[in-house]
Amino acid sequence: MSLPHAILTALLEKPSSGLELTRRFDRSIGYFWSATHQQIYRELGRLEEAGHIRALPSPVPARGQRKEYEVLPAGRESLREWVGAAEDPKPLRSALLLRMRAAAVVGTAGLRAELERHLALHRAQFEEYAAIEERDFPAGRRTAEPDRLRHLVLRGGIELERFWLEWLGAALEELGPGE
Amino acid sequence: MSLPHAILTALLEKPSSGLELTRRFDRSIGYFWSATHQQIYRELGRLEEAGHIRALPSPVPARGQRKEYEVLPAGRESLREWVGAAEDPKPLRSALLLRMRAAAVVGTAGLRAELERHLALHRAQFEEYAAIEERDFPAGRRTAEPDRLRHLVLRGGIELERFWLEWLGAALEELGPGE
DNA sequence: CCGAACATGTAAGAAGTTACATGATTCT
DNA sequence: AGAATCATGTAACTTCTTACATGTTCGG
Repeated sequence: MSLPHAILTALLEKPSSGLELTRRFDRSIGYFWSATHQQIYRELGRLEEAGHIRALPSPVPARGQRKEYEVLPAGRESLREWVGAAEDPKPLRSALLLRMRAAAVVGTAGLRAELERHLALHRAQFEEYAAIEERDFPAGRRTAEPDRLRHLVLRGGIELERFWLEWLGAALEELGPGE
Repeated sequence: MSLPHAILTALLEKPSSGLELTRRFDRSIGYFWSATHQQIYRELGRLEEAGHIRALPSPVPARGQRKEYEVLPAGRESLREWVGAAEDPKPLRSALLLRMRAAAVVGTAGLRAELERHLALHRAQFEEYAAIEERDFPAGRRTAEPDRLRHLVLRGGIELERFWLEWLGAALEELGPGE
């Protein structure tokens, strides 16, 4: 039940059309809750139906016509409740850890290259985050609470990538010099 | 496409019935790929259909009757291919990070208690992992490759929990002494 | 023989993914 | 007018979740 709240958050940060939301889910919000445009349009329909958002009045509400949405009070309230609600963390699901365990049983053929590929992907993501941090949260500047919270979220992303870099490094070392 | 491979791995480690698998997915394998008994029975059916596993001959193959499965060569081969296949990491999805970002917009009411609850859950998981490590991989003992790989997987789980403990600690500090 | 635990399943629906369809606008 | 891009949507399918259904075995 996170997607509607992700959309509400994005729309509160800035009213947008479905396509704009899709683009923002390819960066920013999408860094910790991804969604495709199909999911987003479907969910926009549901949120409007539920009275949590509304389409801004537009001259021609037709297909192919841009439709911009804004959050209604009921939507903001729903989001506020969700922030403090009790919701257990989902159990971890990592295909890579699983594959490592499978490798313990059927052998490590091909695994080394795959780990190196993942290492490169995580390195790129890490650097992207680091660049955002440098741009938006430069060291030594005092920031207001909303910004401090957003920085905290970004730090989470950064440290998770650091975790993967370290784990992949250890795994490659464990596998030895290779094929 | 990870669940069938998770099941193949578990069955190679030890042939089991559906219920036994379910129990093992509540610990062990389930620490990084969770599944319910409904998913497991359905997938066992598909794997059998595909000729990747087979039910051990039993006198009475009826409903309510225990059915034990073992992996066939085709299943082992499929697992071996998967270990080295190219499969991108799934983008991160964390409802907690998302909620933190929502809190930056609608306020942090109730968030502190929720973060403390998560902290306790992650602390418990961390300690469970640490106990397993101490039991199965005591320091200073030389182990064979399969065990070293399994240890690597466990280290991944441990370090991920450590990440959450640290991030939650930082978040609570950021939120200040409370409500 | 009754209840608890064991064991395997069915059904319905929500969430997520992939492929495709359609209309509007803008640039050449 | 045609092509590219913007923009919204449908359809079909897979996966995951939640609730329920049914039969077996074993201890008291």
